[in-house]
Amino acid sequence: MAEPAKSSPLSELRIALPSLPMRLQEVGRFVAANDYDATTRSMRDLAAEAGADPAAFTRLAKAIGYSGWDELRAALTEARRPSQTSPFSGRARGRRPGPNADVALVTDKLEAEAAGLPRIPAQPIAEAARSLHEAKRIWIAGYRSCRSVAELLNYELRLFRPEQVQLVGVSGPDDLDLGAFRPGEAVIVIGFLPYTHASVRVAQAAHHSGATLIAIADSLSAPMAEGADHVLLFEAASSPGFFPSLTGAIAIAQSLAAVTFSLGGMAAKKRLEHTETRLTAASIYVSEKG
Amino acid sequence: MAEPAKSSPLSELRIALPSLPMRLQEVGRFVAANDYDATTRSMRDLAAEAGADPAAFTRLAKAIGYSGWDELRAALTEARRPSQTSPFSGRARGRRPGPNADVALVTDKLEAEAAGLPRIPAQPIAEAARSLHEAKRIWIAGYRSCRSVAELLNYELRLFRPEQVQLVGVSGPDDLDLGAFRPGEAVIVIGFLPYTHASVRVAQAAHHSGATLIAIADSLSAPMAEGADHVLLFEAASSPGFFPSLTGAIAIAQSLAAVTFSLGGMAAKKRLEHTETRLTAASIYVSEKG
DNA sequence: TATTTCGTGCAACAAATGTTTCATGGCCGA
DNA sequence: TCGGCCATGAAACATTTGTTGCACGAAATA
Repeated sequence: MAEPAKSSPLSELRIALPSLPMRLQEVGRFVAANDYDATTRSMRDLAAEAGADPAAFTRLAKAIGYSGWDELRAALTEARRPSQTSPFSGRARGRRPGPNADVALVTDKLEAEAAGLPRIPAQPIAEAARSLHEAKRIWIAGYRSCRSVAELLNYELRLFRPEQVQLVGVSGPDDLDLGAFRPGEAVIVIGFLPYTHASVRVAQAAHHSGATLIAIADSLSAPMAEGADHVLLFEAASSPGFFPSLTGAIAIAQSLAAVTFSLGGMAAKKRLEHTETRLTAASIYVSEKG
Repeated sequence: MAEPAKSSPLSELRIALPSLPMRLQEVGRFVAANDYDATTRSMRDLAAEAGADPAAFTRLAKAIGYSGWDELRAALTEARRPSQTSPFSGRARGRRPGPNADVALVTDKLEAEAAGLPRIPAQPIAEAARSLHEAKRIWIAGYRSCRSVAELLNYELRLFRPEQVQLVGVSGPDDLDLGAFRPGEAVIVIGFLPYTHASVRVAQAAHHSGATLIAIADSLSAPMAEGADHVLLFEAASSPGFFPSLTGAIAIAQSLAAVTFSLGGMAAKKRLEHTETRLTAASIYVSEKG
């Protein structure tokens, strides 16, 4: 039986806890229960809140093998670092060719993408949807691989707001549209590394025009996220494969459309029904029966 | 002009960023890109890593409306506090009013889609990829909302097999292409309920021509799955929202492209590199900068 | 061109931080 | 009961922190 994982400073703490003096136990439990505050706030601050002496924190750190509170805090900070760049299922890298290798690749990819979806922040999407709801007009821009996301978003939004949604560059060169952005309108730009010049130009034009800029990107530091009113993040690199994953971006786009639709209330619903009956009448779809 | 959502200090930062002096922009971008370190490490530490003056951080904070760096950091710290995620885990569907309803909708949707991905059968994807690998030519068809999936697949496959991949209907009416299907070629049709007549027609033409038919659909009984050599299933209706989910279809498309690429071996890799250098030379992308 | 404004780095400053020392008080063994 | 031990809190310590005043230089203004 191996040690119960020395990896985490928190587990070291829990292990050593019972053999510590009473006051140090108290402080130790406090740290374990509030490890986020432990990494961000100051020692004296914590002491005040825990009702203990500041020195107790230093002593605690030394008692479990650190040189001082600073070092313990640093360990906790590293343990909490989000950019842990998920060491996904391990395999798949140096995988030798074999009959199941392809299946394994698919499985890994799907798992990794599934894991990435819940990490997408929901709040910004809801806020962005509100902006879309209030926008007089909605522009959508995405290039190269992101074009598919842009078109999906365009398609879904047009189902219930046909006249107010438009892809950038459909009715002529992009530059024509860039000058048409107005305050009160919303511009959605989708992109991830490597970023295309075209998408950055759209974002800048949107920002300068005073329109609301919504960026769907893989990083807060993406150039099209600069000056954006809303940034919706997804993980493009999280999944194995030769190409960044667009699953997250698609999921965001669909959520955005769904919330915007829900904000539209009865009017949006009426509009959608109208569109659907029209499509049915044109017999675009195969009749459902069977 | 209305305030663009004061929700996150990071969004305030991004909004103000473009109108800031150059050095402050640098520092601001650094903070946005390393917000975790910004909350945990000291100002001087960050300054050293960013290659900037410590004072720049204080000035940045003041420039975007805070009394100083301490206050900005405190705001960032609160924004990152993990407890934000917990209150929603208990999903209450009946909660209609309130600003959190939208967030709950997004969270539910993302969770549902994440749950759907691992249920996608991997084996058929790997087999279909082998067919693609052997195909002399690859046709892709998808209409309405599925067009986005078709275009993504087309884009990714063309990265390493440019001359052999083509969207149905790009160079004239669909019917022209339907007569061009040949044995030894592969045709991918994407569709889910309600099925468009166009996609069914492509599938039938493919089947009659003797080409390999790959259907990406939501059901085995989908009309375009009839007579298909490979059927790749995904769950379109699994997630809440007014519109069926395409996340699964996108994930399948990307996996398909990834495995096909992997089967292509060195030749595909060379081809991809060649394409990439060509794109870089045309300065399509923003240079990564340092 | 002369003048002002503004952005920027440097260095000194006061406040706050983590640590250490010291005095106190309770506990157990002689 | 006495003497040593250890846990504990308070205060003093050296460092480090965030901040601010100042000087220099570039860009804008007249």
